[in-house]
Amino acid sequence: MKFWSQYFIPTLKESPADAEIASHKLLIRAGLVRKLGGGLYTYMPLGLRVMQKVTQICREEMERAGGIELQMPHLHPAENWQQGPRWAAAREIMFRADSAGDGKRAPREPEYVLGPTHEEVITPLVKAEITSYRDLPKNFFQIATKFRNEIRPRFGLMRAREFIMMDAYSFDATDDGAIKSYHAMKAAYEAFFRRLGVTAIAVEADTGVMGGSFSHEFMVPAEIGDDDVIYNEESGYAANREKATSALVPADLKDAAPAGALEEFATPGVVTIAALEAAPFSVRGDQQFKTLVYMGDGKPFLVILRGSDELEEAKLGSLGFTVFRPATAEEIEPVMGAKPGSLGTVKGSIKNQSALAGIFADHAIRLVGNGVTGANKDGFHLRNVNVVRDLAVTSFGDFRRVRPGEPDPKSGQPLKVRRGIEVGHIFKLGTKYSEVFGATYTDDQKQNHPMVMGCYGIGISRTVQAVIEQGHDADGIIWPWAVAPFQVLICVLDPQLPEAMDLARKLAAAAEGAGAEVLIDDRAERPGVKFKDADLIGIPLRLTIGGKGLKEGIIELKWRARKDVVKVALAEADAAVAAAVREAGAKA
RNA sequence: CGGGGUGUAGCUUAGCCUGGUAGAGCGCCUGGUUUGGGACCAGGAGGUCGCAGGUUCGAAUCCUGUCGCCCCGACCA
Repeated sequence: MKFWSQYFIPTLKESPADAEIASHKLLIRAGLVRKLGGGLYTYMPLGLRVMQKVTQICREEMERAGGIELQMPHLHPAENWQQGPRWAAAREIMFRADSAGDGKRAPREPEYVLGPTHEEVITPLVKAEITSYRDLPKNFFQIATKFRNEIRPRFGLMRAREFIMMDAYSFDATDDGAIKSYHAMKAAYEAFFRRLGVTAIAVEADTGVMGGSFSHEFMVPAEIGDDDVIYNEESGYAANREKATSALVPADLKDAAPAGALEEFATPGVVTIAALEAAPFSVRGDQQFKTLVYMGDGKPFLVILRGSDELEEAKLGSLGFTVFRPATAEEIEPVMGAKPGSLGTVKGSIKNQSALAGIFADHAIRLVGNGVTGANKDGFHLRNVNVVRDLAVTSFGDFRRVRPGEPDPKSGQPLKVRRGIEVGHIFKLGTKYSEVFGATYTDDQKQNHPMVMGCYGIGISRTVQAVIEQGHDADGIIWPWAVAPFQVLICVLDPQLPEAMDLARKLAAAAEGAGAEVLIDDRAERPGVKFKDADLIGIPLRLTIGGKGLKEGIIELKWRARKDVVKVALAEADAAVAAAVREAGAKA
C-alpha cells in the first residue's frame, strides 16, 4: 500500500494551456506525465505505474502467443540502415547521434541513429544466429523506447518523438508459416486490447515505407484520431482510408467507344478543374482527366485520375518507389511541355515521354470514357479524349481516395467513415529484409531460402492515452481495472483520528489480500479536495472512511464508473472489500 | 516545410490597440477559524514580461530578428 502524503501525485485544478484534447489534459492534470519539450514526456509515478501495467499485459500476451523477449540497442550504427532497403525514406524521421561532441566536424553522414524501429537490427542478428529450418519459426519481441522525429508531435503521448513501443519480428521458413505467425499476432493483439478494456478494431492498412504484402492496423475509435477508417458494420469491411477501396468501378464495366475525333480548344487562363467546370466550358469534374506529376526515386511519373477524384498519395506506395513526392513546376515543364493546369496524357502530346518512369491510371477514369484533358500546351485542352484510344497508360491501379457513401467492396452497401487512433500495426513483410540482409536458412533438402518475415508493433504509451480518451468523464479519468495505477483508493477524511487510519490499514490489507493495489489518501486536506482528486485520477474502487460514517458504524464503497454509493457495516467491511476486489479482478 | 496563433510568478491569465512604478485567481509559506464535493480571514514570499537588437527622455506595450510552444496543412496542376 502507498500513502498519498508520502507519494507524489501532483494534480492540477486547471488544464495547462498547451493541451487541447481531453486525454492530454487529463494526463497532465492527474499528474501522470510532465512535458520536457515538444513530444518529450516524463512519466510521473502514477503514469509509470499505468505504463508498467500495460507493458506487463502486453508481455504476457506476446509470450502466450510464442513470442520471445529480448532487448536491442537504442543506438544503431548507421551502416545497418544504409545496408537496409529503406535508408532513403527512413532517414528523414531518424535522429542522428554522432560521436563527435565538439561541434567542429563538418556535417556528414551520421555515424549512429536513434532507433525508430528495429528491422535493420534484428534481421542481421537472426542471419548470424539462425541458419537451419529446424530453428524456425521464431518470433522475437521487445518493449522499449523508440525515437522518431515526427514532423509535428501533438496531443501529448499521442504522437511523440520518444515513445514506448512493443515491437515483434517473426521469422518463418515458409509463406504459409509466416501467415500463421501473422494470425497468431493478430489474435494476441486482440487479446491484449480486450484485457486492457479498450475497444480496438483491426482494419486493413497500407504498408507504407515498411513494405510487405499485407497489413492490419488496430484502431481505437475516437474523434481526435489521426486516421480515417472506412467501414461498413454489416459486411465487416474496415480499412484505413489510405488503403480503402470501393466497388465504384463495376468489375464488368465495358470501355466506352470513342465519341468523336480528338479536338483541341483554347482555354486561356484555365488551370484548375473548377475553372473548366465553370462557364463557358462547363465540363463536369467527372468528365475531366486530371494529370499529376510525381518524382519517384528521381524520375518523373504520371498519375491520371478523374477530375472529380482526389489522389490517395499513400496508394502510390504500391508502385515500388522508395521515395516519391510531387514534382515542382520547374521539373514538370521540360518533361510535359506545358505548365501545371494544361497537362494531359494523350498519346504523342507529352514532350519527353521517354523521361517518364511510367503513366499510372486510376481505374475510375474508365468511368469517364470520353472526356477532356490538358493538351500539354499552355492555354489549350483536348476534348473527345477516349481512355482506350487516346491515353498513354503504363498500367491501371487504385490511386483515388474513397469517399463515404461509395459501395462497399464486400457487400455494395454504402461505406461510412470515422476517426480512429492507431494503437497497433501488424505487417506480413515477406522476404524484403531477409533478402537484403542475407537472412537465409537451409531446408531439409540442403537448399537455402530467405526467411519469411513479419513485423508487429503496439504503441504502448499511445495506448495509455487512448485508454484515457475512451474512458473519462467531466470529472476525470475512469481507469479500467487492468491498467489502473492502483485498483483501490481509500479516502481517509479524518486522518488525524488514529482509529480511522487503523481501519484504513486493515481494509488495505484485505484489498491487497484479494489481489488489489491500494493507495491511501491520508493527506490533511478537506474532503472536497480529496473527492475531486479521487475522481480526477480515476482509481476504479473508492472506499471512504469518515468521522460521520464511523459514528454510524459504516464505510462507503463507490465505483468510479458508477454514481451510487454503497454503505457497508464496519463488521462486514473487510469481507465486502475483498469480495468487490475479487469480482472486479475476475472480470478484468 | 508552409500558414495561423501564442510566449507576463509553479499553473491559469489581465495589461499591449492608445508607451509612463507589472495586476488578479489558483498553488505555496505563517497564524487563526473551519472540516462529507476544489473553505474563509489576516499576513507573506515569488516576475530582468521567451531571448537579442532597434525606436524613444522612457518599452510587457511600437519595430526587426531569433527561439520555444500550440493549432491547421503539408497532395490535387
